[in-house]
Amino acid sequence: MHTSPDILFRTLADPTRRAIFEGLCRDGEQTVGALTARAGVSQPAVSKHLGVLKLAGLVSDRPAGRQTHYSAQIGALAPLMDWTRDMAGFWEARFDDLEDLLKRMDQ
Amino acid sequence: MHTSPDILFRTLADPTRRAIFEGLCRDGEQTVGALTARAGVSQPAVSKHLGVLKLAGLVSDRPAGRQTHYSAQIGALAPLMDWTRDMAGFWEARFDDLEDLLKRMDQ
DNA sequence: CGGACGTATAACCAGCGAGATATGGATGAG
DNA sequence: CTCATCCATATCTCGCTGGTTATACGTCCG
Repeated sequence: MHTSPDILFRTLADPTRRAIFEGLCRDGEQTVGALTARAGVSQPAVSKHLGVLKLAGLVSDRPAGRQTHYSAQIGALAPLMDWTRDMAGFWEARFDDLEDLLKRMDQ
Repeated sequence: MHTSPDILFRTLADPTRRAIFEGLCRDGEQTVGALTARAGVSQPAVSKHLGVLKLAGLVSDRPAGRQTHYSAQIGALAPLMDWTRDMAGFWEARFDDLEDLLKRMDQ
């Protein structure tokens, strides 16, 4: 289930939220409390960010008793990579066209 | 001159602005007027978006008489690709650590 | 059972940013 | 020279969102 690049860009645009995601990528599964300790914002703010990340498919939660463990879903970044590759692809395609044109003009 | 991922994410988070950038990637250099015709917003809005894109290093302008031609700077996307690769890299590193641990436990 | 702990939700507020309109400034056409 | 055209800037408004505090809900412990 791939999220649109639009949602991904919007979700990752906020520095606090992206830092939370980066933390989960670097250090793996963490509880809300652990994430809050490093986030520099209040616990409700962290919970809200995690909610947004979850909606974007970038994290998944694992409730365990009274704490919730979150972990990154690295696959969710695929549309981002695709988009970037597409942009570079368009670029090169036009470059190739230019090369062809120059080649034809050369004859 | 590489722009920080932060600026890139924030710049590309807006759909209108990203659409303008995509148009420049797909179809190459275009004037403000041509971009405005497709953007669905007013000309000043397009000019402002182009200003933001330029600040992020994603586009360059080429003034020619009374019209300005803009074109995409595809290289500016490099930090984005790097960031994505890093995230996937952390993911795999932790995966490898887990494999090592399991291997050692197996002995 | 009661109280402490961990997390989520509610309600509210402030700032930012994307949009519009109006205008200025430069250039090309007639 | 005059006027139309193209773009950029100024100014304002309004909606969204990220932050806070307060509170509710569920869970572990004594």
